[in-house]
Amino acid sequence: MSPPSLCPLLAILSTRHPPSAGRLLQLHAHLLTAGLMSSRSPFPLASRLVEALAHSDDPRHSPRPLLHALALLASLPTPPDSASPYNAALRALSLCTDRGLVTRCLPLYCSLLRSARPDHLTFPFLLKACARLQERNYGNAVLGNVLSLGFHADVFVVNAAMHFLAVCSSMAEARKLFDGSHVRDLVSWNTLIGGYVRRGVPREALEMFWRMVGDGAVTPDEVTMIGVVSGSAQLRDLELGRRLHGYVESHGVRCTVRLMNVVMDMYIKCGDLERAKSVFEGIDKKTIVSWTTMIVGYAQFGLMDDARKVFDEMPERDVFPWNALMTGYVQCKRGKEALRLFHDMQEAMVEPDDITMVNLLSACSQLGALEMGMWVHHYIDRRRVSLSVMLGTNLVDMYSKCGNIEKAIRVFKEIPEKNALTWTAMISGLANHGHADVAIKYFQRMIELGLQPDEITFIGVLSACCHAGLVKEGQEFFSLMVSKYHLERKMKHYSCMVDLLGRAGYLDEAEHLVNTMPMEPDAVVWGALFFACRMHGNITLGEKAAMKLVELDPGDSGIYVLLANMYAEANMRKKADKVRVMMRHLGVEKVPGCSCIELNGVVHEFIVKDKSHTDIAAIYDCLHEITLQIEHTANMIDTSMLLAEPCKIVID
DNA sequence: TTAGGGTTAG
Repeated sequence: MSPPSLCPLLAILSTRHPPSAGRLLQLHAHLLTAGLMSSRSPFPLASRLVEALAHSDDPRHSPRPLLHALALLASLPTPPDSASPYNAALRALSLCTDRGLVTRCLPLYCSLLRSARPDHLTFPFLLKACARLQERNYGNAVLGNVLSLGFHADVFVVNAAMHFLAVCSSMAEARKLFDGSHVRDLVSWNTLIGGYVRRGVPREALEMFWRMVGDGAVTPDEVTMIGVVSGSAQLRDLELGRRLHGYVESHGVRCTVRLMNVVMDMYIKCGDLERAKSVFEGIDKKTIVSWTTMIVGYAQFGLMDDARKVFDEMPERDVFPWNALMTGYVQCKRGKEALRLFHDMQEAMVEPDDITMVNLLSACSQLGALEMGMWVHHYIDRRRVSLSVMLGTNLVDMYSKCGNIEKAIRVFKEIPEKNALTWTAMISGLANHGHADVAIKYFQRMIELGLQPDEITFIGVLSACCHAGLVKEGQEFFSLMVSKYHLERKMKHYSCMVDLLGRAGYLDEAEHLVNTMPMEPDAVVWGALFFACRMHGNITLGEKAAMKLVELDPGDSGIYVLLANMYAEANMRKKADKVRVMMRHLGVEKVPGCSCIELNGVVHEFIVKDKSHTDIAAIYDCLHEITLQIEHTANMIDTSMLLAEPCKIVID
């Protein structure tokens, strides 16, 4: 076939309106049969076929034509001497959601360098891929090529380079490029503003925005506004967020769904649910993101019934709204509903992801649902080669909270890359199981490894000291967290210390701490002090603590009961009776105690004197039997055993 | 051809 006769075919293979992938594959098969793909002469045809295939379908949804294009490109007897087919493939690969496909950009660029010269289209695609893959070294080498080939004045290349630096290197590097560049457009500003927001430095982003507005060379568009409105949400600055929303409306910025979703998210984060709702209602064509954002909004305000209603009204759902609703249930401590939602999710054939698993494990921890937690563990094991640090941490926490500390330790040791959160979960687990010495050793090991403890790590360490009565060590940690680790002491740290000092009988020191702490003590702090007073028979201080507790929550029956018990223990019958009369007089009712147990994956709840369970007779028979056995065992037990460690745990 | 939104552990 002579070159002129190829023209009609070349015209068909347009990248703007390519034929369907099926037709292109058919055409390729015909050309192969006709022997037109083996010689050097039809090279433009092969190149155009690659380009058309790479443009034919959206590679995020159907990567097959792209894979075919790559195979075709690799099979050509003589590689193309033009960058175009490579660019087409790089463009499509850089769009893919599958990381494995994006990675293929790197060897493809090497092939390009062997046979052709990169052009102004090559670098934006390639740098985008490097940014997505976090390929810092490779990207830096590419930037070297940009300079040596003289593309540093191309605004598309410079913007892509800025984006790469913002993602993989530092904002300082990206900013240096921006400041030193003679070619700037709207995308340059947006790249920088978006970079600052992504890096969590919204103030810099806003400074750039006001400079951009003042500069006047470019006009902010919806992408700019997405950046700055997200920035105001990060700052939790409602006034600023409203001002930016006002700017959008007064300056005719296109109110795209994406922008409106961000505006909603800003109002939610800044605590204005009503405005978020009104923005949501104003969106014409709501996307799954709009619906999900509204679910998150209601959930954050604890309005789970409204969140559920939005979820039920959604016309279509992906994994995000399922996870958002499940997160809401978990955060509102409604673990049972989170588990129920997971069953619905399975029935709806929605593939759960890591976040679903994280939520499930948190729900299991709340409910003490060990069997379900183990099922989740098996599920994770089946689907993964290695355990991610986030899931691993959650598993450690779940096993600890569901009572199996040995298993928690085994999982901890299996996590290939542990972070400070993983160590904290392990330390807290050990502390709560009474293994104070081991918890402290784990803390020391964590520090040796160079990990930075935070406020929650210290809650774990202090509660370890508290459980073991290690007053001196506890005081040292309490002081160290400020002097060495520059952490702020929160309410929980003070309640731990009051508990530690009080239990050990240092009531004066505990009271002094309560009186001098920098925030108003909460019920947990006063409760710890009250408990210590009752334990050590300090009625005067106990009364003071109890009064504070009543002040903080007059409707809580628990404290009246405990106060009456304290008087009774101190043989102060009259005062005990007075408290009970006061309870009746004030109309305080004792809230019935509730406990739950998981059996064959079903969580059963029991309330005091509740007889509604179908197997209640058998349950009470069993309970009676257990009580008898405990009494019998208690009479037989050697008290020295109580002092022994329940199980021996060592660090490797 | 470059920039941009929703779920995430202790």
